[in-house]
This record gives sequence, structure tokens and C-alpha cells, in this order.
Amino acid sequence: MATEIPDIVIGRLPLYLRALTHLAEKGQTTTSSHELGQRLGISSAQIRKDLSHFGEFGKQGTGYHINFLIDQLRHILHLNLVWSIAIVGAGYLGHALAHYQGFEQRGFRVAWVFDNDPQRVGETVNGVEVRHINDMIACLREEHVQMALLAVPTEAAQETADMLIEAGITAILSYAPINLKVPVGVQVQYSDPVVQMQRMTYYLNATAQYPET
Amino acid sequence: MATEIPDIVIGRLPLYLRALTHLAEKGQTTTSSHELGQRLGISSAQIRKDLSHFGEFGKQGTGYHINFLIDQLRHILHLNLVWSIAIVGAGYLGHALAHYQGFEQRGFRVAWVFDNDPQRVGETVNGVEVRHINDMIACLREEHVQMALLAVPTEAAQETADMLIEAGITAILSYAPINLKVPVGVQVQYSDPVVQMQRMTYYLNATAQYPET
DNA sequence: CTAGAATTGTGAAAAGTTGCACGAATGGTT
DNA sequence: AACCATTCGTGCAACTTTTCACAATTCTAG
Repeated sequence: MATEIPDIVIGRLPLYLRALTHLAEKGQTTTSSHELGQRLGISSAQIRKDLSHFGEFGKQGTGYHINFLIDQLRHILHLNLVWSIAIVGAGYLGHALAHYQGFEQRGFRVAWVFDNDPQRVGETVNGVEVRHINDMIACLREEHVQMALLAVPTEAAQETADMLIEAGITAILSYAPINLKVPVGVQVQYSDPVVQMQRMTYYLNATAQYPET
Repeated sequence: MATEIPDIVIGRLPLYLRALTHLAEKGQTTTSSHELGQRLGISSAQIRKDLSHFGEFGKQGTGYHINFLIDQLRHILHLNLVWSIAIVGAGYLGHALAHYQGFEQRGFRVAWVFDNDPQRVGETVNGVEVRHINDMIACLREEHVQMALLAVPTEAAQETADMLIEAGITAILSYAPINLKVPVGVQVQYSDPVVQMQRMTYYLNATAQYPET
């Protein structure tokens, strides 16, 4: 317990939380590391060891009380409050994100949407008014927003990230297919569908595919 | 060289490919493991070791010829042909994916879009006609489509995945926040923004956030 | 109250991954 | 030609992550 907890462990906690919430919604009240592992495709020992970094949450013979464990994980991940987030870029992707129904239940609230297209500014997306990107720094600074979803065209991604950092943002989920340069202390997560798809084609049988090029 | 190449290595190749393509577009013709590593936040030794699983692509003193290495990586990842993909679910997310401009350049073509809403069937999304999900199995089987992007509501995700597998799909990129049960031989990649966001909140300073709940 | 099944938390071993450091090769410069 | 600065590919060592396996605890049921 304590010292430095590996990032790879932190990365699995949201998956545990998601699976536990799913079980809770089905009305189940307790579970075991074995059951959880089965659902997630992870060994039961790994789940037990991961959790043991933070305390002793289970009971021998019984397993884990689901609601209790959910509560603990929420605290560990700082999800016992609602995080306001900004969506930057109100194109197709920005709209999809703004309409995503999974944020509220899981600790986030879309507080701001920004775009640089005057046509879009003033429009309302899922109840949130689109603001011009020129107002972004002032808005986010004032409200101490810490997290942003970056959904702008690739060419604009780095400069927009720079603005976000100037605005005090310290966590960015970027959908642009480039590596952002950010100062230490700023976290970045990436989501690039093509990278995930290309990882799979390695294992696919190319001869079964209709050729081209 | 040869034997079994670790999956973690495969997962980095698309990132190398992306960075190399970026350099090529800027007009650069050669690069080094050091330069590439800097851009990606990866050690140069790791890049060299990863590539050495597949052959010797560099030259001492000079580094790598970018176009040559791109070509090699494309072959390794089976991107020397264009993969037809299906998008299932034509909601906000399905639309965003269908309009994504990065597929063509990087080895993929949106060949099919499916939805179960009669209102949407017949509509055209970025030049592709939306078909009813009832026709899905027949369409995909006939064309030997191997990859699908799953963008349906959570409740429908598992049953839709089952249909995809019945249709012969062997690689799924799922946007639903659940773990899919699939037979061996079927690959699944997941994309859940909230999981990535929750991973970051662990490191964020909760006291700086306006409270709630 | 006891026996047996279930399940945790964890130390130690095994497996996997990354980084170091160096010989060998290359190209540019004097 | 000789030297120097680069840079690769790689064996080995260091580090990280996962798995094993078991004592300890709990619950159930007769």
C-alpha cells in the first residue's frame, strides 16, 4: 500500500468501476474478483492486487460489496464530484461528444463548447451554447475548468492545445491524429480510430480482402 | 527476429507510421530513431528494437529512409491494400465516423453504414446509403467485409456484435461502454472517452474543482 | 458446533518490457 | 586518407507487470 501506484493500475480502475456499475444496475449486491475478472477478461489475481494498492475492500469467503467498492473507486478516481469539461470543435465529432449521454452518470458535465466558425457560434448543442474560440481562455480560466476534449481539425490541434494550456487546462483528451507537445504537468490521452484499426489489420487475413490500391 | 511478436509492439507500429507520414508530408526524406522517439515520447532504443523484429530497415550513420520505412510498415500491417469497413449505427457518432476524412489516406474505406431506424434508412451519409440492419448479415457476408465500427446504443451493442460475427466480421472497434463477449479469433478494440477521462481525474487536483453532489 | 466451500490479500516466482551501452558501419570534413 | 560525428542493431541487465499458490477468514448447512 502507498508509495507510487503504477499508471497501468490506474488505467484499469475505470474499467472495474464500469463493470461494477453494470452489475449494480442489474440488482446484484456482491461480486468476487473471479466474476469481475471473467467479465473483463482479466485474471482475478490481478484485480485483487490492483485493489490492494488502495486498501482492503473485500471479505474472504464473500467477495466485494458492489456499492461499497463503487464508492471507494469513485473516491480514488476523484469522481465524488462532477467535473466540468469543455469541448473544443463543434463539427461532427464535437456534436457527437456533446450529445453523448454517458457523461452525467459517470462524473462529467459538458459545460462549454467552442468553435471558431462564426456560423456555429451562438448555436445550441444539446443545451449548451457554442462560444467563439476567442473567448475560450477567459471562460475556462474564470471557471477553473481543468479538462477539455479536443475535436478540431488536425492542422489546428497543436495551437488549440496551446490555448487550452494557457487557459489552465491540465487534462486533454485529443482526437487529433498527432502527438501534442505539452508542458510537464499536463496530461494527454489520445483517441485515434485509425491507430486502433491498423493494430487489428496486422492480425487479419489480407488475402480474404478484395484487393485495391 | 521472427517467432511471436508481442502485441504491445504491434500497437506502436501505427504510431510510427503516423509520425513518419507526417514527416514525409513536410518533405523530409530521412529520419533517425532518436528524432522519431522525441516526437512520440518513446526512447530511441525502443523504436530500434521494435523495428528489429521485422528486419533491418536503417543504415548506421544515416538513419531511416522515410518512404522506405513507411512502405515496410504498411506491408507489415497489411495496409498495402484498402480495407472496406462497415459502420453500424447512424446516430451522431456514426455520422461523425462516416464523415471522418482520415480513413482514405490510411488504408480504409467506409463501404457500408447500417441503422435500425426506418427514418434513417435510405438517407445518404457522406456518399454512403444507410441500409437497414436486417440486411447487414447478407451484405457483409457477400463482400467478405472483415472490420466494423460499432456505434450503437449500449443496450444493443452485444446483440449487434453477435450479428456482425455471424456476418463474418473478425475485427470490431466498439464505442459502447461494455465488454463484448466474442469467440476466439475475433479481435475487439474499445474506445470509451469516459474511461480515458476517469484515468486522468485520478491525477487532477479535486480541490481546485467547483464541488457538487 | 463442525466441516467444507468460497474467497481474500500477499509474498515470491515467472514472464514480459524497457533501457543501457557498445561494436560496427556510414558519411562528411579536413 | 584519416578522423570525427552519427546512428544502427543487439546482448544483457534492470525494471515492471502478471501469475501462482497459500494462509487466513468467512459463510453455509447440516
